[in-house]
Amino acid sequence: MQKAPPKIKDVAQVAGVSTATVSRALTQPDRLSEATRAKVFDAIEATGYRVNQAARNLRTRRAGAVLVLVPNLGNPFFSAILSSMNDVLSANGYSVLVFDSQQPGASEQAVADCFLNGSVDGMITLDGNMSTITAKALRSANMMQNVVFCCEWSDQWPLPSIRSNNGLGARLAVDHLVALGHRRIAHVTGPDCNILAQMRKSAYIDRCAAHGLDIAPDWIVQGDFSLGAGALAADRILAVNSRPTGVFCASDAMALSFVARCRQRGVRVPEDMSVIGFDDIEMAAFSEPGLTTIRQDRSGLGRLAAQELLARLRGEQKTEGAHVIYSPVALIERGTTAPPLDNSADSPANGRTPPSKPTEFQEPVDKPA
Amino acid sequence: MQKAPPKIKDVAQVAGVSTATVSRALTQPDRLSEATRAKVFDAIEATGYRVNQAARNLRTRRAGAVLVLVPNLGNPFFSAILSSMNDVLSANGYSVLVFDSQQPGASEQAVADCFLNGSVDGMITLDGNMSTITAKALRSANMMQNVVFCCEWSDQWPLPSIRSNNGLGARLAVDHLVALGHRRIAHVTGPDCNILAQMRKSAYIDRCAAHGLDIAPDWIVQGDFSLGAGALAADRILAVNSRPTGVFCASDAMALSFVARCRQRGVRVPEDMSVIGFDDIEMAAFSEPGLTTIRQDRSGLGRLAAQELLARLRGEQKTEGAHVIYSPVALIERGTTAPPLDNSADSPANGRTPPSKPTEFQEPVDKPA
DNA sequence: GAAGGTGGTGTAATCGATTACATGGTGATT
DNA sequence: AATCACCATGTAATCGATTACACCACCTTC
Repeated sequence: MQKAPPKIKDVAQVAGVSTATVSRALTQPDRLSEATRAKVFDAIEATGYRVNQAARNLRTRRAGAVLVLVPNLGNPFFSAILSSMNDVLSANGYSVLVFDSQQPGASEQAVADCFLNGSVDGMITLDGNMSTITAKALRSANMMQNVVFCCEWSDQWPLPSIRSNNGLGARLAVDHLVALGHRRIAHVTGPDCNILAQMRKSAYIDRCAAHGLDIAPDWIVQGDFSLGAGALAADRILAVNSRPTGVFCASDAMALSFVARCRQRGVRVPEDMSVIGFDDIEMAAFSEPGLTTIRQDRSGLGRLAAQELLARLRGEQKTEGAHVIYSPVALIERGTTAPPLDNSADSPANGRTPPSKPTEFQEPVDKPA
Repeated sequence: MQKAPPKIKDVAQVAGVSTATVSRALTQPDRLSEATRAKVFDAIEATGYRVNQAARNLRTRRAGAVLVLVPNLGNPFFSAILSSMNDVLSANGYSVLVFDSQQPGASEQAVADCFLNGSVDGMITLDGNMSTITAKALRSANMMQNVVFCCEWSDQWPLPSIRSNNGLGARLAVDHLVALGHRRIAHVTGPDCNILAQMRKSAYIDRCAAHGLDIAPDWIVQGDFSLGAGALAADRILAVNSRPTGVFCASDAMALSFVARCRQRGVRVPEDMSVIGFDDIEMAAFSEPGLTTIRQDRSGLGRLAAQELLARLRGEQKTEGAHVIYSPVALIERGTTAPPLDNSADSPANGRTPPSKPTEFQEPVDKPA
């Protein structure tokens, strides 16, 4: 036997006031006299009243929820980000709805429907490729201004974007290898269509050029950020004629499996091959040797994105259009990078370079050039 | 300039029918004549109508959303599970709301409120420790029957539980090491309060006893499933007087960092120390050497839990009370386990045992004994 | 002391769907 | 031909909150 949950009317009756007063006690307590307010709160306490969200949402035309769109929920890179977003959003009274943008089902339509049927107030997307069906829904629900990009982004949409400075990160990586004396540096990329992969790759190319280093075509291996791709890339790169002495991987997952495959094939890391990753996932610190990498502040990215969205939802969108916030990156030196053994043969002018100093978080820079 | 989104009334007008008919076309299409149905769907198409969820939820007293409670969202072990839950639930019209049960803020109350204010219809919890405040909310919202445990569980609550057979998993792990000839086997546990840690530890103890193996007190090291704990445990176990030759870690995260720390300290794996983990996270296959481990079918766990919850929400709760579904576990042999080098000294009766055959998924067994 | 302002509260309309009940039409049964 | 069952559809109440507007009491201000 279940008593029906108390409604606002019940509270009003107990408190001896009208429903309007109870509602005001909840939403704008300072508009009530102290005495009434106390009466109402006592009655709420006594009845165990909770506002019915559906009713409130219907009336206020809000949802109290935001959508987080993750490309491949199964990828642990996103978990720390999701976690900090969740902290910020739920602390501000928003529920977090999670969708996987690469799920095989009709997820695009599901996302679009969330906006069209009013079940979310806004969205943070970790996927830079916004589907046209989603964009259309956003436009027609007039919600385009309640979207922020996090990590990835698209220049096609003038939306706020929280991101790491990928150009700077790639530059730190290349510079680190160069400082160690490497002159043949390979790169394992992310997917071609991915903006992060593009940024990192082009910064790698630019930076090698800036150092006067040639890049053989087969030193650039297409990957997809995954563990499997790193192992495959190692196979490819170890088979190359003029083998590079260092490799910059566009993700830690690829870097870790690259290292594992090298060692499995008898190639020592870092002696025969230096490897540097990107992300600084937790595992990077606990592998053997520790993975040298570019740290992204994942929880910071999530927090900033959530805060930016909250500001927008509150209508404080001071900045119009694209608003880019950079989160710091830093070189984390661990054990997978060292001077190349054969660098004297290759670069007669350079003596062995001492390892560079630990690098702290860098100030954001707009263009890596 | 934004036209207001079309309502059911607009559709009714365009179709030349009543709002009731439109509503019926949406919710029980077979109760309408074919002609009317077609008219209505055309009108829906023409107007671009979408049902307003808040209104529907208010009227039907449903939320169309379920809560997934994750202990530590940042832990990648959960991501595959979350992903498959999401697949199943969103394919069935439910939104997935994610909460982190170990978040410092007042998350317990937030979870409770979700039920009390009707914003979710049910919950899947990956956290076996249900807070009393949550339980109270569930009871008073009459939602106790819409909860299912996944992975972890609590015997305190007679609720359905989808789980791996942890006892069997631990048994496979110990048996594997024994079959290789190990007689001094250590164990790195999860947190004391965690039901999975308890199951795995007690099965480890039982199984060692069944094989007639002694367990020195300092061979059991308290961990917490995390990478950091594995490294600390390695430090402890390598310092022990009569060093074990094999170790069973209650999670892959701990096993991987255990291996890394061993090698870092010059202890070879598997030659000097065999290590077996639990979970089979993706990284296990890509470390060097590959991690021998007990596979849990993570996406299966998520899928089954989601399906069980859906059945309950549809009112098909055939089974009353605790309903345990076991998901299969399997021994995955990779490179971190091998016969001990010194086993002849320790177990004169046993010759070197050949590696056991690969083990397929095991049939569920209720009690590991 | 009349006019006007202000702060606190109540009345009732409203958000947009679902659905109990009513109605009218059709065909089957007697 | 009258009765009944049943199907398709319409009318209007309803879900539980928020809030525009009205109202009253009291206080300034001229």
